[in-house]
Amino acid sequence: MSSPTYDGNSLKAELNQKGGRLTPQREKILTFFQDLPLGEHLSAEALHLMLEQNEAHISISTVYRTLKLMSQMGILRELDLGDDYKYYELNGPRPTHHHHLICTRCDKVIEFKQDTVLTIGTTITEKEGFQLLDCQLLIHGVCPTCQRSLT
Amino acid sequence: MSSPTYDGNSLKAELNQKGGRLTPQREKILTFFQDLPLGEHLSAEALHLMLEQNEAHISISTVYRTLKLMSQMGILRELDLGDDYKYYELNGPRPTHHHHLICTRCDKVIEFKQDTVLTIGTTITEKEGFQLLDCQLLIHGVCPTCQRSLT
DNA sequence: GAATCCATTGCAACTAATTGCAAATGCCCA
DNA sequence: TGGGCATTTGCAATTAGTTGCAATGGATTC
Repeated sequence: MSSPTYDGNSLKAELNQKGGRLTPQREKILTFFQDLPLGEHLSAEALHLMLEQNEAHISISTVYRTLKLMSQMGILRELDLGDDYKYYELNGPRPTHHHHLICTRCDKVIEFKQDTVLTIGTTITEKEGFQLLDCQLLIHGVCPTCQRSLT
Repeated sequence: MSSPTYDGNSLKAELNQKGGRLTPQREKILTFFQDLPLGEHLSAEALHLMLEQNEAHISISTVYRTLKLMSQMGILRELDLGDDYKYYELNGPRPTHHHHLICTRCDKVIEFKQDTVLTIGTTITEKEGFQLLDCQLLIHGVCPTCQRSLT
């Protein structure tokens, strides 16, 4: 399996391989993520709003469905960061691959890298015969500021 | 920090410490999780239904709020296992602490243990000055069965 | 043991996300 | 290059989960 490159052609190839179709909506959403600063994550609602502002009129249900689809394909990662929304970001290879530490009081998010995690993920998926799509370490805790304000 | 014991007294102590109250609803919900086989997880809706069957009438919003609260306290862990629901389970100490490998096609869940993960979590939280509540490695992939059915 | 205070409950209204279905359209093949 | 068909889209309706608010009732103090 070759490392994904996340350009439009790679998406097209992957979609076709799985019997999917490259629609303008999907192309626009992917391009949007590629133009985003590395590691930046977005909620479905926020993405929909930004697409509207860019004159790309895509219904909200298509946005939701596309984000789910691309997450299932391993192109995006779906993140549950503790607040009301789910967030999505490009699922980059090793150098950009990172994890999240979240304060359960104020929802502050700290990103960190830890290559060991991906190694563990690879070991487990190989052992179970899975094809690896994403591997995220999610740590919940109370940040220093919130600890202080709890007396 | 002493290791939590997850009995009613421990909850009471923790709630009082944080200005919370031990209500019959909270006590019943905690007891329910304690009586569950180790490692078994439950959705809010399923818990609500089972409580009803046990003659414990607790409104669904209280169930949701209690599960959130106990997750924020580190008594429960909140799991996003890929389907429509969030699941909750007792957040046990090392011997029972485990992680989840999920198939994004059929939502099959495989639990596995990996002590290294908790070590990494402890290191990161100490470095950032966080108080650790939960640490979960979430791996997404395609299971052998679903790989075969994709041609 | 009673009074007070403020966290919690239950209800109803709301928000985020999913789904069924008819219409539209990308892709394959001639 | 155009026809046929299965996939995808957008809409409307639905579901999971959250929140505001008035009423209730634990915990603390005396």
